[in-house]
Amino acid sequence: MSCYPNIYQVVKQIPYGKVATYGQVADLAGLMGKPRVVGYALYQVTADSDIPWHRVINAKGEVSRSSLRDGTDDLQQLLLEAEGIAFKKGKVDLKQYRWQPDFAQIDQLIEGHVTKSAQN
DNA sequence: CAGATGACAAGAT
DNA sequence: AATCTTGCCATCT
Repeated sequence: MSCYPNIYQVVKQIPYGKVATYGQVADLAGLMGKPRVVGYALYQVTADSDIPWHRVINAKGEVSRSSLRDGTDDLQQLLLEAEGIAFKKGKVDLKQYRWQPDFAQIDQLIEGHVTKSAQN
């Protein structure tokens, strides 16, 4: 059934008016370097969920337009614009809108499962 | 079981 | 800057 609780937990942490990339979500969910899994995980939620799936975009700052989504890609952009996120030529300024989680948020997400090799 | 697909990302051209 | 190529890995056929 392909449940990815970690991914959903991470996406739920994205605040209103902010966005995160698939790679970023994958990284926080413990799926380092596996952003495609995030895409599959989000493909299952789409609607009737408490998950702000629309706040997850690709690294190019653009909503992934795909023919498989029944137009939910357009809905995604509309939802983001409704949250005050401006689309510049169909792209979002990640420097301005990218979610920067606090250490407390990260700690809440990992809950002591990561290697915690705090290099910084 | 093997090959193809994909809501991605980073590097090369 | 835009497009192509490769890597990644769960799901589909």
